[in-house]
Amino acid sequence: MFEPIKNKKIHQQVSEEIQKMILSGELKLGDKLPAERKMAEMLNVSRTSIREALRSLEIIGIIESRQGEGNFISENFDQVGLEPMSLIFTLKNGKFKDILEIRNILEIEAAGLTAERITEERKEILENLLTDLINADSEAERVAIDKSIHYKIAEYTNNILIVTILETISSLMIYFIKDARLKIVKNLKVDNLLEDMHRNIVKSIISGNKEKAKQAMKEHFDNVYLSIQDNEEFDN
Amino acid sequence: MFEPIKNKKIHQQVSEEIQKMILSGELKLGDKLPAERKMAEMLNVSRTSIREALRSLEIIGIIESRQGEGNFISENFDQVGLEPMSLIFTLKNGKFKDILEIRNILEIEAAGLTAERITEERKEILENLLTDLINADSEAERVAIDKSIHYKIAEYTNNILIVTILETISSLMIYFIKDARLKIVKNLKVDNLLEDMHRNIVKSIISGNKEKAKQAMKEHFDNVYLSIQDNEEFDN
DNA sequence: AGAAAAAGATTGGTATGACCATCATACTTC
DNA sequence: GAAGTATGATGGTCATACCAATCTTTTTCT
Repeated sequence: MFEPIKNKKIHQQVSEEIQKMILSGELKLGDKLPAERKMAEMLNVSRTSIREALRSLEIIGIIESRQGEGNFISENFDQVGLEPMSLIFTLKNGKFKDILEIRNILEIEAAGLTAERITEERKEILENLLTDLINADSEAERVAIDKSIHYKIAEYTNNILIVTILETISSLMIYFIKDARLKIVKNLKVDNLLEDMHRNIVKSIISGNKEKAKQAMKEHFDNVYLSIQDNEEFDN
Repeated sequence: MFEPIKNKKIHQQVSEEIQKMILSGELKLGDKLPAERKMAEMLNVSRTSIREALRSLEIIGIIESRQGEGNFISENFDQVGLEPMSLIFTLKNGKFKDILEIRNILEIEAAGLTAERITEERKEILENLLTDLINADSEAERVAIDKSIHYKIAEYTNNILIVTILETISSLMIYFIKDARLKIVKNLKVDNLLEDMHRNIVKSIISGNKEKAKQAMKEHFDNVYLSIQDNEEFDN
């Protein structure tokens, strides 16, 4: 049969060209790209097309444009993907429940994986965070530490996809419910549930017991779920 | 303290304006946006800025530009998010193992959720797919049906996030290992493992037994994992 | 000599205007 | 009525100009 005639737009081709250089390793984190005028000359296209390509790469977080300096490959991407996700989520009528559901799944599994792969050095870091949490004297602080603990657990799975996806989902949650984390932490403050639960999680991860770690994380989320059940704001 | 002075770029503001209209429901799937020249006039900015905003929304899959027709809110998004993911994955030195790991997690949980939520109508669809798989007489066909089954299971969780993320991850897998699915299917062809496993999965989902469904899916992936273990191509 | 200030060069950000390519529509023409 | 044709709308690309922020070099002052 005939092959479909390709009619790719210039800016798209330019974008792909840059992506290729990234995928091939030619461009690395933090690298500076050639100046726009230079690139336009090199690829023999207008600066307009170069810029349209850069814009598309910018919004997905791959590059950063700094006026007067240049275009750079981003160093920081933990929160990449939020923009598209939140829009798609809205357009497809996603429910808040969906966010919680997948977050629970991933956090529970992450706890299990981290328990299997934990190192001495990392055990110490987690324990320090736990101590900080117990000694925290403001809710803002507790929220920050709570977030750190969960982030570290995800990071210690050694699976970059889990980290990226969980970050995206967390951002998505915040996007839909402002200060969601703070509200949850407030509710759990009663009876020191927050501290107890996290002590449980950290201890079981440190013990290296996968199933115990998953169970502890599950219980934590069960509590979270109970604590927000009555809050109409989370209803969606 | 002083508030940070906002210095947002025009194209970014335009992009946000459009996003707002989407989030507020003013723009819906398939809707046509005003013409670029018209929007430029309305927002009192140059067409350049409008276009840069549109480009960024286009690459993340939110809108579609059709020359001679106009710009539209996309109808189809299942594969959205791949572009950014694959680049980030590469830049962060992600391993192929990471892809399999999170895919297994999500597919297994998806099977469980679907088992809980299955309806009569959907049972029939799954059973038909199973029959098709058994009667398929080419590997290309088997690959396609295999893919359909997994997609349907994800879809039937009723959780749009699970669908979107699994689609992204699957695409990511294909991106790194061309014809990954075909190679896996080929290996499983021996002893009719593919059919047996899928029969197991579908049957247990239809029975509504969550744990059985998860177990069946887990066994399937254990087999997949075994079948590719010796293949150096999947090493990283 | 050293620091501060000024000037110049580089680079991204925005605006215009022009022209091309594609598609939808209305209008002949037969 | 059907086919072909012109017209207009719309996105795609380009060239140029100028603004704004940053970096680099030079000058100036103490």
